[in-house]
Amino acid sequence: MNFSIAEENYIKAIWRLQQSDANVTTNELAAELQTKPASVTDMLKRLSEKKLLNYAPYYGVKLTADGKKLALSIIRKHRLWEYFLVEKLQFNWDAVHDIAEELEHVSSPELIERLDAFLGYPKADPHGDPIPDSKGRMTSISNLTLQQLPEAQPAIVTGVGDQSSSLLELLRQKNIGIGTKLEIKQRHAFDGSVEIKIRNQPLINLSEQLAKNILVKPQ
Amino acid sequence: MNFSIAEENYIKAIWRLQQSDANVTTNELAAELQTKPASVTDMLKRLSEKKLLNYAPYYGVKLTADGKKLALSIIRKHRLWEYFLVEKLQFNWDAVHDIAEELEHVSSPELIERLDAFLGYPKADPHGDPIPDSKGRMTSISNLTLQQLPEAQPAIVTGVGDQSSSLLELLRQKNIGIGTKLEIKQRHAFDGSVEIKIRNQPLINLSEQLAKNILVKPQ
DNA sequence: ATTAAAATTTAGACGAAACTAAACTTTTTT
DNA sequence: AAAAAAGTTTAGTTTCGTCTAAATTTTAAT
Repeated sequence: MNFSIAEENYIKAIWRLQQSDANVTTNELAAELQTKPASVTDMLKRLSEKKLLNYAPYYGVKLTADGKKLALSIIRKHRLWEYFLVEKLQFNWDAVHDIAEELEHVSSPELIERLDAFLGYPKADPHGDPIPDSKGRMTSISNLTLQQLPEAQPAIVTGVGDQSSSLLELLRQKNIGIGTKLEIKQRHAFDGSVEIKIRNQPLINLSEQLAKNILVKPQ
Repeated sequence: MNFSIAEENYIKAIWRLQQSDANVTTNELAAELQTKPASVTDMLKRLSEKKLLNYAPYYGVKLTADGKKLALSIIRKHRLWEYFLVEKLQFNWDAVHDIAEELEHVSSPELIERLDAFLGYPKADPHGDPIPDSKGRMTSISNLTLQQLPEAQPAIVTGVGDQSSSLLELLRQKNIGIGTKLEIKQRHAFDGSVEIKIRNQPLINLSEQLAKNILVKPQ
């Protein structure tokens, strides 16, 4: 079975929303895909015909096993291409998302298997998100945020909360990336901001909003 | 200006046909693109609106300067991706055309510049076709075929007549590729076939049809 | 338990890119 | 130069993915 770019984008968006929200609604999807609710309804009917999801009018939508499989194969392609763009073509991590959005729709399965081998079977993309294997299996990712980390507990950055370029650019400027070791020196009750220490660097202050969007693994 | 995949494919096909045929006709295009003449007429009107070509009803079509520029940028992308697929991902040269057909429509100009640098600014794709530079400049390729090569004149293979997988597979099987050194030992008047010698290998016979589709440069 | 508000779907339309069948031009043949 | 053949365009549909406006259903509020 072969799917259009629009169809693949819907499946991917539904998968993403399904992670936090068991039942995905028409309006959520319209917002996520920058389109109108009426368009979403149309497409949901088509995808339901194709057995990629179960659609209950007025009550939202859920991916079938086939739908999940497709979603994971697209996510695999997206994240492998992101890894390629950063590791081989030297792109900054905040510049690769849009390009990978296009590359992920190239359909050859052999291309992806060879790309995976060429890259050395990476486990995670440049933002720390895990890369599903060819069977769709994926190791789940740390869900402790920097904000939740206890004071004086050394930790390593494993991911980010979202892929917005405003967030990624800010982190790059502050010299924080995947693998950065840090610890919280002080927490300010007033605004929830934290003072963190990175090896060899002066203390820096991160807002609560930012700390919530940095995923860490205690060491 | 941004163009659809269908539009880009038309421009590319017109460019290709324009190489041999000054004026490209509706029927030729329909055959090349595996579509119907009526569909071609529709698209030619649209592309003419967009100033990519000059369209004279009933008399055929010619690319404008803008159209040529676009064609060369697509060809550049196609050939760089083919080079990547063969050199980095170890694909056989007869397996890369279809994948590159998809990759060539990914739009980021920065991606292509970085890919070019990553690959070491290659001059030709795996079939020996020259890769246009970012300005659209392209060194023209040898147009002497093996069939035209004098007997006992050593030469090096620089390209192939077309990209059909039947041709490429045959050449691969006979151990002939870009860069192969060979010379003609004997020419058979009866069927136009030639006996060629490749270093350290026994004589092999190539049909006239095949010899016409191998491009060579005398040494 | 009505009513008001929010969310969702239906109906009807549109542009892109394709198609078939019919009409029209150009070219070739006689 | 007229007729036949070949090539091309026009007219009218189709499918995909989108839209707006109107109708409907669900949820929240009084």
